[in-house]
Amino acid sequence: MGPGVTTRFAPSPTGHLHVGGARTALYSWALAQGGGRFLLRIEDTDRARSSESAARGILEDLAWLGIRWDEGPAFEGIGGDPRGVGPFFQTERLPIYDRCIETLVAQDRAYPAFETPDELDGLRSEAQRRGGAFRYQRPADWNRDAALARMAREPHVVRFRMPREPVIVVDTVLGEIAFGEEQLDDFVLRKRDGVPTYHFGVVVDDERMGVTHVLRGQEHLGNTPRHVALQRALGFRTPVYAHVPLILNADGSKLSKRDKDRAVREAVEADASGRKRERILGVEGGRAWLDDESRQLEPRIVSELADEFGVELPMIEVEDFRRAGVLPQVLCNYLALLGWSPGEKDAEGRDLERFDNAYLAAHFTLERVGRGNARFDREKLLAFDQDAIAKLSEEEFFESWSAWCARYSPRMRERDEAWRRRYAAMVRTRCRTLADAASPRGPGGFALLPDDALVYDEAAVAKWLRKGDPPGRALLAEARDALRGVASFEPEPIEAAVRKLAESRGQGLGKVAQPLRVAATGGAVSPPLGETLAILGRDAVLRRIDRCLAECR
RNA sequence: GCUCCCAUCGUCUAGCGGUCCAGGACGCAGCCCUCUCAAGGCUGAGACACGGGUUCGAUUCCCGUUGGGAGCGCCA
Repeated sequence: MGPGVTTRFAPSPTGHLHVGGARTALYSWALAQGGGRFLLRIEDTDRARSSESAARGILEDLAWLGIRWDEGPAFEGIGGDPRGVGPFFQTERLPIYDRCIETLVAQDRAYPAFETPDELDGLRSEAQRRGGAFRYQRPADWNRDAALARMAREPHVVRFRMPREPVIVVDTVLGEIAFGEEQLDDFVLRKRDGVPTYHFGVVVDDERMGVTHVLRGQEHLGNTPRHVALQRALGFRTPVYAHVPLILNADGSKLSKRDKDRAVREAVEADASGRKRERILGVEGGRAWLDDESRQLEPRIVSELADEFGVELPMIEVEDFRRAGVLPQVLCNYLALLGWSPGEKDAEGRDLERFDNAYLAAHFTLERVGRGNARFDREKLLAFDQDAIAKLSEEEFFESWSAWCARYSPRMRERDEAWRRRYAAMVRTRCRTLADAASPRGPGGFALLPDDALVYDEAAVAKWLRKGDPPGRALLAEARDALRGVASFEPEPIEAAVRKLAESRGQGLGKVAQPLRVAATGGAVSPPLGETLAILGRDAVLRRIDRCLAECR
């Protein structure tokens, strides 16, 4: 789109950025490219759950994804307030909201209400018992002057006097949606603590910040008529709305941060030995967590335990993907595809799917946003990531990988750089993620383990060392001598030596290579033999062969 | 329970009345290549939820059913 367009992303800082939010941010950003403005606002009106560190984390996540905001909190050269529409934290804008409230109350379009949260809870559960939804009823014995007098001295909320008329929401992706007056009640604008509710904050801020297009998840659709009614009461414009479909788990359930906690709980319950249960008791809040299914552990503790238990946590926050070593441009690409498609063919005549943020910025339109919810398919994401990694140059890969290691695998950085470069070159085309390139379970894991920590795969040993005529063991012993004599222990000469040995014995190359591979790596799978052995170095290879000959009989 | 949204291969999607015995991607299966793996090449299986309309003609439009999802807070 571009000129004249102002979009925004307005997360609440209660944790890391969720992938659904990341996608909304990405779309909003893309829509504003080409002359528009993308701004970032932090909706920290839930004072109990918001935190500054979470806000910072979100800025960091966005920056990592390559989503830069033109206006908003300053972060590493991103953001700022060129038009003076800030501040961008809602809790710093309280006087602005209060002025609007005053106007609304003066016009009797809003009024103070004095029910306590407990009273409302009671009414709500009663309504539920009767099988209906709770709807706030204006007090029957309403006296405006009395209420305003009470307002000055008693705790209260301010509610919006919802006009008794239906509201039609015009949505760019969903069309026109009518909401009857019976489903709209007098919602709260300002909470007891003096902070605006989400509804009030967005409406006021979007107006003051000049937002023209609001993109948000479909779960907000039902809120929109309230916002529209409020805009009318306040004399504001109504922005263009676009409610984008939700991102769901592979099983079709809502992608929720809770799922991580749940995964750990399932592991604990499935553990017959009771050892995991035992472990939980030693953790902060563990006892209560075990007793109460609705409780959640601290995210940090959940990650730690998952690591210990070998539980694979669902990936739902941007940070999860970063930790897993997914490239940011790939995550953006995949996320963009979940709910939007370019509708264009690539050079081979196939539907275009691989693109970068620059392409998205140039081609994104709301018209091509889908309407159905999408399930997150991590296999496809990882396939994209593997491709992207393979397309990186050796140098680019080394840079990305090194940066990843600095953050998530500092021990890898302790190794000599020349060795790391060689290792990176060896594993690159075999990695789905950057993490694979640092994992003992990854394609080069054999080189990360001490010689005596190798575990021999029984099936591989049986097939490649015991069987054959002559048996693999015998060829392995001969290969050992051949390798000892290789002048320069580099891939080419190593392979030449092995090939020569195989030929002289009238055997296929595999008959010698596989026993060597098993001896050097513990299994039947590894990068090409020359590289595999060269990275270990001659001494380690000979040691491993000796150990293998001794142990695998 | 009420309200709203949605519905093409297992998953993400293309398709905006005839171009569709429905195309692509991921995954899956087979073959080729090959010292194993990865990559690559080739091939294959695999979907318009169902029932009514509208129309000369429906995957495409309308209605209903079924299924899925979201919302119903002094959370956002």
